[in-house]
Amino acid sequence: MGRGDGSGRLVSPEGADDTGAGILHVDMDAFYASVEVLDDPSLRGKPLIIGAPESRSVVSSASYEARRFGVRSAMPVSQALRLCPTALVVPPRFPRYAELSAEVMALFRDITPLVEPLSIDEAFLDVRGVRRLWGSPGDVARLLRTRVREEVGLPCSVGAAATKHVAKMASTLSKPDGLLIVPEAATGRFLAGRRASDLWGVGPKATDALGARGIRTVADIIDTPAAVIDRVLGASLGLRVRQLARGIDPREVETTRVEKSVGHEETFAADIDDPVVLRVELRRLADRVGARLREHGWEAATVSIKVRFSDFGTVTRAQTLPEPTAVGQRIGAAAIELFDALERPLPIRLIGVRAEKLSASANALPALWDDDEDWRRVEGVLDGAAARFGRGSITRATLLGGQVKGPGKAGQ
DNA sequence: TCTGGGGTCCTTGCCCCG
DNA sequence: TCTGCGGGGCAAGGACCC
Repeated sequence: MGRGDGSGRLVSPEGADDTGAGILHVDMDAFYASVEVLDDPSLRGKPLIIGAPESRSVVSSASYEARRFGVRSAMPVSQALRLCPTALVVPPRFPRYAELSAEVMALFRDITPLVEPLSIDEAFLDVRGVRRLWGSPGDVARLLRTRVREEVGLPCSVGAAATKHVAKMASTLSKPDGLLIVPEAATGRFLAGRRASDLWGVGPKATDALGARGIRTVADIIDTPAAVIDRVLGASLGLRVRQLARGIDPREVETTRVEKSVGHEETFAADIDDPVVLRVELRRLADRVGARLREHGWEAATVSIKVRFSDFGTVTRAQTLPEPTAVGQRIGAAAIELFDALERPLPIRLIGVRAEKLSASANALPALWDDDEDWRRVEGVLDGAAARFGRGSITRATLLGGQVKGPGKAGQ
């Protein structure tokens, strides 16, 4: 989600050269705020802050009217309200955002099958193969913006370029509600004028480290010996940044993505040091993680916890399990073991549980349901089936006793 | 001023093993 | 048997992204 206020916006004129710009990056404008305006038109034109009303929450999204006051995503809501006291704070409705995101992604897939969702509100599209159907990349980009606005009712910005990285930079510059096309031959010129911090992977720390050596623009990166960049950023990031600065980005649009971990964490309204309360919280988070794993038919080999103390110091601890699991109770037990072994000098402000090293569940049924209510529901369904088909009652014991084999993948 | 929650990736250090 | 060394696996922390 873009964090700028739209000043310095760059857009391409109608009929601009789009030669070789077959990768599109589509980014919804102030997505959560735009959805709230869509559902409640009386909010249009007002400064909106999407964020929980709790004291410790941060801004998830802000309308452009609020951004003009300096409000940015990830800023504490309290600070945002000092900058823009007239702003309306709207609690986020994530299921609604997910619903509209699915609509937008389906629309993209109607244009090309080569869609890579990057987050809830943005995606890469490879439109090199749809020229005969929809026209050149510029035509496709314009069509797409029109359709998103007319069929979903939301504004979006599009960058078109020869690579994912440049397309993403272009969409950011075109915000809000714009289209910026960077033809392949203009890539070098386009990049040279950008700041080093505009490059993917160059965050505040890397920007400071580069700035301390006088490296502030993409052109500076190109002019600096590779060894210097690598010393500042490390070999891996250094190589990536040097390539991106030269417009080299061989990444294709990937339509499939493999998740590597799932987790949940929670910041408390007030710091907590009661271990009993914290263990209950860990179990609750572990149950949610287990449910997510089972939903997708996954198991995790490693459980990790994250603890943030009142001074914001954060530690993580991880444990590899004897065998992979999707059972909330086992994840919870491992999390509590890690928690109990942890030295805790201060009250705790945040606690989190994460399941890592995921694989497809090989052991579906016993791993599927770990609370009695789920089992009663399953037994009820199976009993109904047995009554209809004339077989004996099937119980949890029958299932766990191996008389009914798991299908090999949870959720089937 | 006071810092969410969901993730990924990289670096570093340690331990084990051959 | 001891030591040195390199590689792999794992854990922890941090930077970054949306």
